[in-house]
Parts: sequence; structure tokens; C-alpha cells
Amino acid sequence: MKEFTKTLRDHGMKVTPQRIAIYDILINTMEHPSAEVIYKKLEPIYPTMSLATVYKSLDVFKKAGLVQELNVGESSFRYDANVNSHPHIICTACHKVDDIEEGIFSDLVDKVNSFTNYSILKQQLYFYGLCPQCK
Amino acid sequence: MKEFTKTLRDHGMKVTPQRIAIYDILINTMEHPSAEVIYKKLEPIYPTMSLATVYKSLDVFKKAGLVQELNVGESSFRYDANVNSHPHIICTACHKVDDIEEGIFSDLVDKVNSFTNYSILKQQLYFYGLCPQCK
DNA sequence: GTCTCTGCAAAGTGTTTGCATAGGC
DNA sequence: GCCTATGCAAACACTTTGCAGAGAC
Repeated sequence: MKEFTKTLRDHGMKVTPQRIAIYDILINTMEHPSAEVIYKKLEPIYPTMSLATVYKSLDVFKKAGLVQELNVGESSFRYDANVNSHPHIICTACHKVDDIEEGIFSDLVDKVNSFTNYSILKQQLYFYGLCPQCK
Repeated sequence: MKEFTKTLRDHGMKVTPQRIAIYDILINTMEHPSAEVIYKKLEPIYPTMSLATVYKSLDVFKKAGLVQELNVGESSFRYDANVNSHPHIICTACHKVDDIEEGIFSDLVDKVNSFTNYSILKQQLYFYGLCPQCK
């Protein structure tokens, strides 16, 4: 959280209670919430909180490299405070989004680099299937 | 194209000039166009073509398994007449979307299956970087 | 005190829907 | 002739923007 404060200040951005609350949710959950879900969680604590503030804060965090935006194929984005390009797995029944250990794919970027002539900067790997509880 | 006609009919769906034109664009391009782009290409030939028809047709194709929808992280979906779950690579400069040979990742799904306890149904793999022309 | 942030409402963007007419089969 | 598709406009869902007042530093 020290790092969070520093990173924002280094980017000339202010540390507000709203931003702290939003970031706090993101580092303490595994569920990769959308802006709407974050907003719903904050409403009871910050009754005046606005969805626009959630969006603006997430945008700020994204620019500061504090969160990454996930596009799992739903209508809305999801957010992850783990900014590594780690793979995700989405349950097609209950729609939860889990992380997959990055190590499994260690050689993947090298393979793609040598096959394509692109310079890979990042990757987004999504697997879809039934989770243990839903199968 | 025979297959296309048969597949639609098998699903109780009609084969219309608009649908043929949309599908024809998709099988003859490598650029993975969005609905908007498809619409723009068709406008000169079908002046009465409507964006809603493009969306409805793409939806029909998706349900019939004739196209897949790609979510490369832009504001709109892109469409691909190649329905295999093959990986894509997106240039972060010119935003073109290329295919990557599927063979490279043959063992990936098995790995994920054994590590996660999910039953994987499909995957969407996106790599981002600079294409040969843009670097 | 300055300059960014918040929170409201309004606008924007891609997509979907309702419905009357057109057209595939 | 039946029943689905088209095409227009209006609705929708998520996100962004404008702006006046509040608040971080």
C-alpha cells in the first residue's frame, strides 16, 4: 500500500480515500471484479461514491501500471491488481475468473517470437471451461 | 460456400444475399474485421444494408458455428471465419490482427487441464507486440 | 492557494431490440 | 403462403465527459 501511494504521487496523481478503497478491494479479492461490482461493494461504505469515480480511478491505476484490465468476453471489463500477464481461466457456467500459475507457459513467448517476427510485449491468455464445482 | 448454405439451412436459417455477402467478406480476408468494418465494405454494393443486419447475421453465424468472435481488447468485437481456437497476435502500433499457427501450442490445453481441474472447452490466446513492418 | 479529484448528469459508443415490410423456401 | 430476414429507429449497457464544488498537498 506504501507502493500504491508512492506510485500515484510519482505520476502526479492524488491519493484519495476513494482511490484507496478501490485499490484495497482489488488487492484483497481473487474474483477479478468489474467496475460495477467494485461500485456495489463500496456503496455501503461510501454512500456518495459514484460509478464515474470508480471508472476514473481504474483508468488512473491502469495508466500508473497498478492494475490490468481483463477482457474475458463479457460486456464489461474486469480488473486485476496483479499486473503480470498471467493466464486466466473462466468458468462457462458460473462465470468466475481464476488465475493460472504463469510458470506453466514460460517458453510460450519465446516460441511466438521465433515463429512470427513480431516483438511480443505482453499476452492475454484465456481458457474457458467448467470449474471443479460446476462440472 | 456449399457448406455455408447447408449449415444455415440445417439450423432452420435462411440464405439471403446479405448473409452471403457478409460471409464472403469473412472468408476472403485475413484482417479479422469488426461489424462496422464489414458494414463499410458492403455499403457501396448494398446501399440499403443496415448495421443491424450485419450484427444479426454475425450472431446467426456465431450460433451456427460458422464464425468466431474475437475480443482483442478494442471497443468492438472482430470476427473470424476460421472457427478453430487458434491464437492471434495483435500489433500494438497498427492494430492489425494476425493468426498464429495452432500447432505451436498443441500441448497447452493438456497442461492447463492437469494443472487446474477445469474441463477446458476452448481458449482465446492473444499476443500483443510490434509487427515486422512497425518495429 | 493551486491543481487535481469527486460526483452528478448528460453524452457517447458499440450492440441489441421492436416492428412493419420484404423475401427465401 | 408461411415464417424468417431486413432495415429503420429507438432502446440498451457500459463507459466517458463536462463542470462546479470539494479536497489533497
